[in-house]
Amino acid sequence: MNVGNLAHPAEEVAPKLLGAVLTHEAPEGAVSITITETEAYSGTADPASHAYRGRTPRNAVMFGPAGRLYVYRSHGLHWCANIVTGTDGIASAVLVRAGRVVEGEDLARKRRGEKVETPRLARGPGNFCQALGITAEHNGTDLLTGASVVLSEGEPVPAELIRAGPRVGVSRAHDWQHRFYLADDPTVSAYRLSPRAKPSAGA
DNA sequence: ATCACGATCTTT
DNA sequence: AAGATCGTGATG
Repeated sequence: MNVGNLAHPAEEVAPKLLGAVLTHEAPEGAVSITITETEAYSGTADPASHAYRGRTPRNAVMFGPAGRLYVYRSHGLHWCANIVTGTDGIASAVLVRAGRVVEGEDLARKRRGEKVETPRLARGPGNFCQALGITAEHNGTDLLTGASVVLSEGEPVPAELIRAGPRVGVSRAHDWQHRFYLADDPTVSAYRLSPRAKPSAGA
């Protein structure tokens, strides 16, 4: 995976990240997860993006160069990870929503809980981070220069398997078709309309 | 007060 | 099956 592939708007990069692999080398072992579901957040033009209201300490990484990891805490208990895309100075990122564990399944299960079924180990953005062992300390990590968390190219995904749909769980601009996932894949999270979702204009 | 979540509960 | 509830804490 090179920077050139990521140096485009999030909605363009998001479908191309399906099939890519995130690997975390932790002291207790390595876990690799193939991405099966993503969501694009377009920055200041996107009402659902953390960057909509401009740069803040939390979202600063989104404004930086492509290929870094933006990690934030969600609802107090979960971590969520984004892959920053686009141009340095312009906010744009792809939320990693789900994936298939392809290495270190034992460790992933240890982190998630012994009775979790295999397809659910990294199903949902919070679960994905827990399985991979991602926390705030990884915020800002450069995924392309061999740090502890690395993004690599995986098996190519057939274009006909890629689906697009409305985003999950967001209360604003939820109907933007910015969620991308693999058809009929058990590791993809279930679609859930936010209880607070309001109709909105947009693509 | 809000929230890019997830597990669990209640109601059809 | 679908919808409501709640835990949890950073954020602005």
